[in-house]
Amino acid sequence: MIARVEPLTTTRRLSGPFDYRVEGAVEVGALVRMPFGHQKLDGVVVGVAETTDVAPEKLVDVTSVRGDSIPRDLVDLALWMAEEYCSTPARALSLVSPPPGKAKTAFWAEATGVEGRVNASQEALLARLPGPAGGDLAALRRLEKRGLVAISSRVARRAPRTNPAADRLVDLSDAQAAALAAIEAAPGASHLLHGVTGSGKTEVYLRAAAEALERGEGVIALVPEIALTPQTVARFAARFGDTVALLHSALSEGERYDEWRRLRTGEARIAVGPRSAVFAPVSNLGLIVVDEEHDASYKHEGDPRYDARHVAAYRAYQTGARLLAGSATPRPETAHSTKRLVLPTRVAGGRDLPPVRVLDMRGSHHSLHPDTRRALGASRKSIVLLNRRGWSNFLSCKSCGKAWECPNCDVALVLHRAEHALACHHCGHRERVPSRCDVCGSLAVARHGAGTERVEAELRHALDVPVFRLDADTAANKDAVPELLARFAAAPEGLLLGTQMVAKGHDFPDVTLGVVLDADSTLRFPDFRAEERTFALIAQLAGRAGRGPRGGRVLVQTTSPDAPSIVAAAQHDSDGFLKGELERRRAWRYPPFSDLIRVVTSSLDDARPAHAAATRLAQEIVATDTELLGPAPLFRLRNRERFQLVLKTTARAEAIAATGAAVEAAARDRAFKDVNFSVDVDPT
DNA sequence: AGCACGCCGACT
DNA sequence: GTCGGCGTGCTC
Repeated sequence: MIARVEPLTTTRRLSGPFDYRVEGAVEVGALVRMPFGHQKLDGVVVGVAETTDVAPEKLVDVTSVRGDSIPRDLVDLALWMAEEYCSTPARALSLVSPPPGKAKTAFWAEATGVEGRVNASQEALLARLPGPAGGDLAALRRLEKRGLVAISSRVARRAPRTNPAADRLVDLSDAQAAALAAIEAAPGASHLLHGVTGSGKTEVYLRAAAEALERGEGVIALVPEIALTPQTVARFAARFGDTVALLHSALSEGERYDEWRRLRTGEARIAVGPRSAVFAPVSNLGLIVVDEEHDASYKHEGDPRYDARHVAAYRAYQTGARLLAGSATPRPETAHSTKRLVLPTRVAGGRDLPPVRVLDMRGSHHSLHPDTRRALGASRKSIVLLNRRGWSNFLSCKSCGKAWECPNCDVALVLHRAEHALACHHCGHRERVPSRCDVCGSLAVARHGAGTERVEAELRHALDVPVFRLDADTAANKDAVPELLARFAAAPEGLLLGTQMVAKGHDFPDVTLGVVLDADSTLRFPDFRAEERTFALIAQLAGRAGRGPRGGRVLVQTTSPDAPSIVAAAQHDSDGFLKGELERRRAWRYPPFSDLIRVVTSSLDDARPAHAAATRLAQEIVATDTELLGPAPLFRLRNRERFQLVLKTTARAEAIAATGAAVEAAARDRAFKDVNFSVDVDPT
């Protein structure tokens, strides 16, 4: 038998699949090890055949076939992804491959039923069987010798510990019931569940999942980073118990493998996890849930640069599963393309959304508006959002004007005062804080801008409440995040200050004030999603404040009080914002009224190879109804000079194919051997 | 990607 | 004379 095998390497310069002989039968999805040139590689069988065009003297046997295999629909999904994201089959296949861990075996003991004289401790031991031998192995071995016990080796599960939450099966509101009915009535359809924080989206997910299980179908539930959204995960675990496999980054290799295996065998039927869980080996898939569908973490930044929401939609289409996305602030493209189910109000016991006040910061030189300061002083518990880490985001010499920049990237270094360091937020470069200017020798260094570290110090000075800071610096240790959040939750009064992490799914009922400092930080990005991101950030924070009986309010500091996103967010006008944003997108022919493809070339130190490659691509990529912009230089990053091409197209498939072919040809060309290529379809 | 083959300079 | 630089080509 001939197996068509895709070798798992990362190079773009190799075009498979390659044919191998196999003893016996294999199926698509089998994982093999085989000789490849002068090395041995792992590979995935992507096709089987009786015959081959390969010359008999070149044809060799695979070395071995692994016990685990990839389900066929996931092989098809990977091959589709390789094309859709202008990547390679091997890179896409490694995403759907089982994790690298191995099964663990442990001794398992069972009573044989043979009677015999036993002492009290032996009797207690027999009473707990069947079960794992554990520390009693020696004692059990003695009983085994006498034929009272049988000991065998079996696969043991390394169970990831979860926080057991009390499950509360609540009655559905009319809107929830209507949403569930619409989902149930339409197999294979996609729906967008649009409802504010606290409107009961999770209960609808859980009911839809329960219905799928009833039909014998499997479920995938995608959530943003689990460390930041423990509540949704806990509710799935509480309602469905061991049927749930949790796939998150804190799992050990062994745990990850065991959870994959439980799904593969059908022992677990629900996969809950972040974007990579879209590749969970769930058979007979009936439902894919995408919680917080606006969340940026669904976009993968490695190669292939897949979008888990887009992959989920394809997987649902491929398997006939229902797709259910949910958000308080859905993306305009989702609202445009997907049937919307609205959950209008917070469910019983919840409060109306808190009032939002916009504070005009034009002409102000302080990080806090006087009203903000007053409100923080009066509030027992508050959340303050500032999307900028560090103390000052830019240092310059007061005498000659020299600015401190990263030696590897064309960006300003950020002052981190506690560590006495200047840090680059792009490459991780660090250096000591300068005491004098190295150009003119001046001792006067100006610090511009305020980040979370500096505002923390200001708030500690101005207010008499404990300040809890949550940003990438204080969250460097993953375990620190839940601990810090728990301390804030338990504190009778306090202030949670941080980057956008603080606006994610935590539920603090006693928070009565939310503040956004510098709401335009997201608006200043030269990006067509700037408005959407700003709206989402304010709305998410509003959802966090005033969830308890005392209500709450939100203050938004900005120098752009008239920006549509800020005006709409202040009025909780999600529909109005979506309508206006879609009109703007239509006028500018941005998604969903076109598709974008971004190609970046880069080369180490010398810009010429990257520029030459980008120029070649610009000439070679030709597609109908496609506008090509660039090559445009990007700022230097990690010592790499970069150039960018952007395609704006209404002929998506053709443009993707043309880009893929041009990039593949250029990557194979020896003239561009020092150039890295990166293609981003649907960049965010 | 790896890895070998092959053709040129500088060292025991 | 040989050791080793990396340019070039191949992998079923």
